[in-house]
Amino acid sequence: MIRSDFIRGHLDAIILRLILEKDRYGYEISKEISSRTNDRYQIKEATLYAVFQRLEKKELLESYLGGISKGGKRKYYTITTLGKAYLKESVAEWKVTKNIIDLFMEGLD
Amino acid sequence: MIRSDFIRGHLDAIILRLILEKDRYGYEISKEISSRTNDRYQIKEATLYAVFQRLEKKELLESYLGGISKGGKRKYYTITTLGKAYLKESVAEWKVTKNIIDLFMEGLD
DNA sequence: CGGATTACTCTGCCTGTCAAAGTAATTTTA
DNA sequence: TAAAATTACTTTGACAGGCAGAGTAATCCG
Repeated sequence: MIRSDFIRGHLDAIILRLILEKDRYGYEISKEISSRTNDRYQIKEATLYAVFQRLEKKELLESYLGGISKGGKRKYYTITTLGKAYLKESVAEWKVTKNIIDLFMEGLD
Repeated sequence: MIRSDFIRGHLDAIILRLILEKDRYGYEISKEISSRTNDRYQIKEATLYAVFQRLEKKELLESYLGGISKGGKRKYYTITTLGKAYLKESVAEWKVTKNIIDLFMEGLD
């Protein structure tokens, strides 16, 4: 498990990206992150739902209630136009960030 | 200027890396970061001195008072053996983190 | 002398993450 | 069929890192 401070700041983009692929609900996203990272990172529930609240308030996401399959009622999220723009910007920022951090992390072997 | 949340978690390693190169004092590090990043990132003074306190408490750094050249007395920092080990570990973690975030940031063009 | 620059410190705030606990429904299992 | 496991979401309160802002001090330059 990597430290969450390393992911901090990128979580919004990660969630948005998964929802860009298709509408998703919280629990699904949580499992999806774990599986895609081979359990090297797991988002905590409290964190995930805090992200939803933040993104919905910023109008980057919208939600609707979906069916019940097993367990509680699912709340699905869909990305807005604003959310797509934000995600695009985040990806660009990530590239810059990577280069900056690499400046200091390289040449140490 | 990139968002500081993107650097969060990596700041300790960045500072340690600069001090690994040679003993340095706060103001110098601040300027060095700005110049190496072409002002794409500037550490805030309050942040920098908080990092020093944290790293010294963890015994990753040690300090000694140096001469006065211009302005206040300089406090130099030197990296400890523990600090070197921590830095090495941080670099390895950074590589993992990069791959994980890339998982979600790629394939969007 | 006085402003600009160098250099460090402290206080209090904001934000993001998380542990912990709770609610509720459905499926599995014994 | 009752209990246990799983799915699914919510809330509260705490903590840590980063930062604005203000302050202290010494030195250099005009």
